[in-house]
Amino acid sequence: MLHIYNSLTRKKELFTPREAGKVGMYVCGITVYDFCHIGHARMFIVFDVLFRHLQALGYDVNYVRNITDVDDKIIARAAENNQSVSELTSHYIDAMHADEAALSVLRPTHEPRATGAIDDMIALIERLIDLGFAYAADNGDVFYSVGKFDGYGQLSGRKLEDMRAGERVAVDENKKDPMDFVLWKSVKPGEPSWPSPWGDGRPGWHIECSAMAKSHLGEQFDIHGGGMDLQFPHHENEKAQSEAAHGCTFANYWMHNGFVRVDEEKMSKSLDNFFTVRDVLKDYTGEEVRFFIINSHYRSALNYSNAQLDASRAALQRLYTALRGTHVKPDLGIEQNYVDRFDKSMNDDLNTAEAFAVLFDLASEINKLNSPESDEVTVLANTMRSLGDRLGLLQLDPDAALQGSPGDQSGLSAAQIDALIDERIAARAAKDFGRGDEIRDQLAQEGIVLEDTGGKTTWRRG
RNA sequence: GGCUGAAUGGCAGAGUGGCUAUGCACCGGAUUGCAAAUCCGUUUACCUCGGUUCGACUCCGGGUUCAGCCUCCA
Repeated sequence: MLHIYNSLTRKKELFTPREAGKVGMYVCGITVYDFCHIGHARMFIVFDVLFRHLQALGYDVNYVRNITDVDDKIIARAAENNQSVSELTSHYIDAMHADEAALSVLRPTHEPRATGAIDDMIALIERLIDLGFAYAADNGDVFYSVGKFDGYGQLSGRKLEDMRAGERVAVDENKKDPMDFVLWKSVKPGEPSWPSPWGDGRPGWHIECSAMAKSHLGEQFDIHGGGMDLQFPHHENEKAQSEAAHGCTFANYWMHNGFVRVDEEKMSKSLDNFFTVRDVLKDYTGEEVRFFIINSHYRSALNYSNAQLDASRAALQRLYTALRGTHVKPDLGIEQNYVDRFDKSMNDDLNTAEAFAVLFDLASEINKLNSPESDEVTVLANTMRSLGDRLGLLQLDPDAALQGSPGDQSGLSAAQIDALIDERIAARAAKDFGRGDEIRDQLAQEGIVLEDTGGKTTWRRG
């Protein structure tokens, strides 16, 4: 029985899909004008874990995550780079996909782009105007009348009057009410535009998601996710648009992931304190980054630091060390009581940190048995790999995982390492421990750790 | 100013009204030529002040501190 925290009610609730066995899920993706940073990675990974967990529970999941490929920042960046908007966006979409692959993020069922859904947006805006929830200004902009929608503020827990009192932004003179937000922006010179009943222009950000959600999931669906910062105004506005247009509840459950911080401050473009995924992958593997992110609860703040990534590396080393030498024989089955414990944690609002404890218990059990070849251990290893897969982890060959180095390949090759190990074995056999230790020290300088276990010497990167 | 959320051992991070989270680090032991890995054992907690209770880190209230949103933002 899956329980998830619903941002709308601010409570953990039993998850009940609209249609038995099926889940419709929409997650706000990114605006593609730059490389993804670790904050984006957290969103990808958190909802990827949810996607995997729902599938493991047997649901047929329709997971939609959009790409915003037209927006002020994109247009500005393209102009800066002296390239077209589509050149810029396709470049960063490719980069995003590469980053996701490195982090073992599964592709969503659908990944619609805003520019591919303009007609749907126009249709939705027309409907909102017909129903009296939106109006076109003289300059061709179209706005949503926030005051016309009763439930406005429900999702973000705000009252309209409080928001008006807190208004600190210069008000657009075309708006009837300062709280109104734009659905369609009239064209400006040199910007991409599409024809519409209100003249050439382009869509506002919020309407994109309402339109894409509707075309892939219908007027009503189960889960809507995104970063915490989107709760207001983006999700509040999406909800207002869709519910006004369709007269029914938009999403039943709203989920928001917490932020990645740097020095206890939000990681963001505007603070210029962000680490891109590809930069981090120069020093750490995708799996280490993924572990770091899943190691804490998805709603809590997560402070980024190298010390944290180092700790993730050490933790994964322990897990892979336990798997080393074990067979991969899925037909021998898995140990259900570990799976039950794991499910219990995951069903509690994706308590991944607690679920990890099950993996470490398995590692500990395997180590205690000290018989990697036995059927008993094989079953435990199967269980570990299977549960690891539920989190998108532990799918590598253990030796490859322990010996692989992230990013740029440099230093000694595997063949050179093996040659030195052979020499050391010979020296030790001749009781020349001085030479043996010298070789071990030499390898340690290169970050290679030797382990003489059970009469055999193995190595890993430290 | 308004609205959220958070404060746990050296670090990270779960959780619970009375019973070992887990990982890393530390200490003692086993193992090892010495290490490493592994095993066994040990140590270190619950921001503050009140209240409820036989008993609170866990529930309630006040306070303090921190973060987020209110403007583009995962």
